Amino acid sequence: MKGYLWTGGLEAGRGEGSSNGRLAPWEAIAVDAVGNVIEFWGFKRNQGRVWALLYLRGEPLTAGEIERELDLSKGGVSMLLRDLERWGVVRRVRLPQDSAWRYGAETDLIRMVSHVIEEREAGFIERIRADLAEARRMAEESGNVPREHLARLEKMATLAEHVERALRLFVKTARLDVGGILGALREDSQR
Amino acid sequence: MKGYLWTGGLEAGRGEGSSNGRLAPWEAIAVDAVGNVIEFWGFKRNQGRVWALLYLRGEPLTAGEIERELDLSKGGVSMLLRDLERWGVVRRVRLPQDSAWRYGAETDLIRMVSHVIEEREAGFIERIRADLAEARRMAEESGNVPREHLARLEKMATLAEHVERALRLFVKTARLDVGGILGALREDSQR
DNA sequence: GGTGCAGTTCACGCGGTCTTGAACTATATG
DNA sequence: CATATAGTTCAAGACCGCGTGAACTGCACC
Repeated sequence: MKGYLWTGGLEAGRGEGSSNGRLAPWEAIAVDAVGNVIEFWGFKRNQGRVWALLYLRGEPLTAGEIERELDLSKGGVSMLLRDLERWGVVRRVRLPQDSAWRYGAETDLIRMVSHVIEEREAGFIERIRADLAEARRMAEESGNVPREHLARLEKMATLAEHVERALRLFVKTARLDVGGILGALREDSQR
Repeated sequence: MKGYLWTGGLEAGRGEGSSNGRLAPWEAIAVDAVGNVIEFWGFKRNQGRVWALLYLRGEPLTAGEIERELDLSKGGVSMLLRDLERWGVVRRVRLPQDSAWRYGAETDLIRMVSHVIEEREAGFIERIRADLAEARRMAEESGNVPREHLARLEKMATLAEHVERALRLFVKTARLDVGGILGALREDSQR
């Protein structure tokens, strides 16, 4: 099911699912490794795989190529690319001689991660806070809530705030921290 | 489905799913809020809910009580408690007069998060690294891989390392950072 | 030993997410 | 304008994880 597959050889059987591109075994491994990380971070595995492929190849590929290399469906590739593009980690380019779009990897993966994490976080932690505030309001209004219970509720809210702060900080430092490497990633895409 | 429910009133209908404990509405909200965060962080929603309930109540509850308050199944509660206990965020105590175990909230939720994140991370990033190393080895062995491709692969590995480092750092600082609040959380459970 | 309750384990079902595949739109080419 | 190819959208289905509920274990008390 994975898509690890043979290294050389021509098409073995012509069963429909099988004939994929010629992803080298080492590419398959690297691509999947990235897929795993990315999935771990709450994205779709295949978003990571697509990006990794584009990055490793260095040059822009067409949707069709991606489809074959990673053995994904047309529709799937379309959606994945749209996501990646929206997040700014993949750029769509039109080669003059070619009639189809091509997609190239942008190097700041971090942008994607921080971007989306921030976003999710914003909408999310915000809601949590609202909920906790609401709970507090209700508890206070209802009157018959023991004081220490209330106190604990408040502390919970405080905790949430601190965690939030820590998270923001993390995203920020991570961005800076990794900034250097990004430079490294980038430098040869130009050469 | 959620479990928000009525505030007063006796049992409305005796339909099987319905009769739960008397979770106050504000408790329900707070509990769910925690559940959401925790879920967001990659744990199970109900793990967060259980912990929150125990924390808010201040005193240890029995599994049966938890079951009723949060409207969960016996088996579910058992498993959830086991997880929480293993992570050190819930403590099992036996009151002398009581025949059943009771479960109390430990205040360092952070311990749970950092602990488990570290753990997951350890097993996880470790594997990623291994995979990338493997890919690199294969690529080098196979010989016919363009040099820049190899270079990109290496940079990817570097990136992974840095991200890993950033994560570790985050966990560490978060722990310190929140340490203060933990003190706050703790202080009244003693009084 | 028997009864009853607390707690554990696990196969199954439900719900949600991701992917597929086909219908559809858009764009180029003869 | 007809045809082919690239790209998008979406309903249906595959897949996966969680919680349930029932069978089971363990323990206490009679």
